[in-house]
Amino acid sequence: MIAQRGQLNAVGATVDQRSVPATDQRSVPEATVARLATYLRALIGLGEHGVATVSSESLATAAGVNSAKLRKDLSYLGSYGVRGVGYDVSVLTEQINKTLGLHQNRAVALIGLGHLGQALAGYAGFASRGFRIAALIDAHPALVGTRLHGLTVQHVDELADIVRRESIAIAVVAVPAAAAQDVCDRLVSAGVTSILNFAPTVLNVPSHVDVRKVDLAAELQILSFHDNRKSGRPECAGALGAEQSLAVPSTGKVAVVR
Amino acid sequence: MIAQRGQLNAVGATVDQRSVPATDQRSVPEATVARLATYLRALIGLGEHGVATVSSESLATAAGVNSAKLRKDLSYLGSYGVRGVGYDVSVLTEQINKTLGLHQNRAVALIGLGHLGQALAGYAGFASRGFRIAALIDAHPALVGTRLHGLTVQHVDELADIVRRESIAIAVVAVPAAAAQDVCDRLVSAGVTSILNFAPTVLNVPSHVDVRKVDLAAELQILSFHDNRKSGRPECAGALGAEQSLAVPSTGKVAVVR
DNA sequence: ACGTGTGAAAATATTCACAGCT
DNA sequence: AGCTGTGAATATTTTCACACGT
Repeated sequence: MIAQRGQLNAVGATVDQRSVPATDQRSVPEATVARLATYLRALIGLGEHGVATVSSESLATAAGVNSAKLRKDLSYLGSYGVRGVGYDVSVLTEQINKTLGLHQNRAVALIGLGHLGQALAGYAGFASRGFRIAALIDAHPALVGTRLHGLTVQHVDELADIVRRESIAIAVVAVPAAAAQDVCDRLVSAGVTSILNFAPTVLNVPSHVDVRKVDLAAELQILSFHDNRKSGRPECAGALGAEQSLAVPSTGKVAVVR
Repeated sequence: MIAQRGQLNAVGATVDQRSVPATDQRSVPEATVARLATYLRALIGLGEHGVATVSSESLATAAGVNSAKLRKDLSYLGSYGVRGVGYDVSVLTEQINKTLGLHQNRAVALIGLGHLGQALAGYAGFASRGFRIAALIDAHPALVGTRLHGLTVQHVDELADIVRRESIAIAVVAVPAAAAQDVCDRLVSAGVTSILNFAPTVLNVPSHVDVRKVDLAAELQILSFHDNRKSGRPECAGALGAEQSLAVPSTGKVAVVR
């Protein structure tokens, strides 16, 4: 995944890099890592509401998973709960923060300031969750030099300098698909090791670089798939009405019958 | 209680479907569904370049996966390749389109027209990949009535009417976290069955409704985790006991192990 | 009592490797 | 000779269920 590894989102990201050396360092499974961010969000919410202790059951509910999965996930970080009691909200928050490497606010570069890029530049969620947008970069002359959310847009030719000057390890790519691989190459050679890609393209990167992608249309397509299935199945339709159990027209759009 | 199906990016989605109806319809695994959208994108690109036939090897490269996985994925749709030759681009494109339910352009409602919502409203990728934004909805009086990308913004109180009038099954939620559950409830009661949620909140929905979430900060946090590992972290969380709580200057790039 | 932490079982997903069709 | 389709082998993830600490 990411690296296309997925996010499963999604989707996936890539992975790789073969083996883990014997010296196992508590490797946290990928699926777990993806959920830690959600747990963290839930914990912060609880903390703000003054909750000091939480059980796996309620934290799981707040995060939208089941409690067994939550406990198993947390167990990869170590043993921070108290039997019979639950988890201390601040201890666990701290621990997940540390695991995710969010202790220092990480500097992020945002490349591409079209509609999406501009929206991302103003997204408060980045700042509040551990990231500082340290540079805005675009290739369009009309944009370069303008100020946006407190930063001056810089030209993509400055990219390498900026990355080095600001010690940027993570970049967000929001350029058109046609430009994405080029931007990606520049980022990689400037030393960026993690990329969040919004362009609908597969990026080729060396194995030490991690790419996660967010493909908005793909998300809708996945929903569409399930929706398609649903509408062919009367049973699921809500208990309330009469169920018309009429058979599905075999005209099939639904699946494959093999 | 509300059932919910959450899914994480790459993984995990829903469940269900227990029964295996005799008429087995080879249900497509969730992980496969998530990749079909990527294959489709790659196929369309190939088609536009005039490629008529493609091997699993090259399609896989274009989609950023390995060929065994691609073939296995495609095999769930049926048998559309030709041994010794490869896949016909248009046949396969068509087939994936059908599987994803993209035959009819699906009407989508977009709720929330802040920065992100406005960017999404103008995102060409939706239209080109099977979706038609049929309604823009917001609660803010200053926005309601304005025109945006050819549509007039409507008030959220009209939501139920709009959904019914336009036969909307899929909605994109881009409102602030605090408003998301309320909007979601309205959508569900109006009959929407699939929701793409950009608000950083867990949505509670009945089990016949599907929610996918896109959490931008979470994506960065996942990258941060891997990045943290890459740069070699002095403190190993966990298991072995006491952690020295003193903060270590993270500047150090310690040797990577791998 | 209560709720964590975790082995073991079950379910999913990925990869291998090759038989079989063109 | 080339490439798909797929069982079988692996690997990963989820779920179960209960021993154990508080």
